[in-house]
Amino acid sequence: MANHLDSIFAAMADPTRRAVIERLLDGPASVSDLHRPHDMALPSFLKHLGKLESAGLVRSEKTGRTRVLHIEAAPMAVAEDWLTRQRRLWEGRLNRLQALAEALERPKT
Amino acid sequence: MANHLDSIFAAMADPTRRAVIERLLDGPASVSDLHRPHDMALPSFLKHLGKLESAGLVRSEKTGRTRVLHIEAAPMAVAEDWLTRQRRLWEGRLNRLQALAEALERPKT
DNA sequence: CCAATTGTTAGCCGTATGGCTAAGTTTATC
DNA sequence: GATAAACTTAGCCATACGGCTAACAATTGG
Repeated sequence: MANHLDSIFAAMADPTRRAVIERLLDGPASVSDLHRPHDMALPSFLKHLGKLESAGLVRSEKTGRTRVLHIEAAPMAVAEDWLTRQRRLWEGRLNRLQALAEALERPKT
Repeated sequence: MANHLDSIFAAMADPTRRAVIERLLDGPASVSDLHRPHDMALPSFLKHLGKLESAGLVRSEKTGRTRVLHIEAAPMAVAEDWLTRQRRLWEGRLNRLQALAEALERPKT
């Protein structure tokens, strides 16, 4: 739930990690399941999973010899909220500009 | 408008750069205006501006000896859209799971 | 013309990132 | 108990990142 936008955005700034997120939206999966479609050595891939997990986007639990990961939706919402807020501010500014322009078009009302 | 989510998300993964974005939502500003509130040498700050610009989040134009920057809203929308899409998929999955759970609760309808 | 403003370029520094291989650990499975 | 499966750890490598100082333009104001 924490508010480290830094690591959340950073985690999403990589196609491999975004692909993992998309895959996990469909349901939990093991490390090797997640790894399979990616043409990359396992240890490299594990680093990506590590970043997703330390950004809080993903949780994992190990049972037996396999580790299963599942997505954690809240941090993505935090990022989405930041973006949405910025967009609203932007739209608000556009509206004010438009209102100003209209006011200037009919100077003597 | 392009789809380089990598550089867009990466650009937003830094508090200095997010602060610049927020500032620019309020209207265009020169390099030194943008720099003033940040306790950082100008050249370091310029690198941040460079990343914002090469991610397409910002445009700039130099007139005389000052360079004025203004925000470019579209790329942020691209990022927001990606996140929104993921959230919808996630919510869809939750709904399916809930429907499944309900179906299991009344086995003989 | 001189000096101050406003950027810009070059280059250094330490750390982080994203990839690799090799070797180790912990369960299953036969 | 040996082998295979599924990670995990350690360590190397090149490049990128985020900061700095110093020096170099290029305008503009006095």
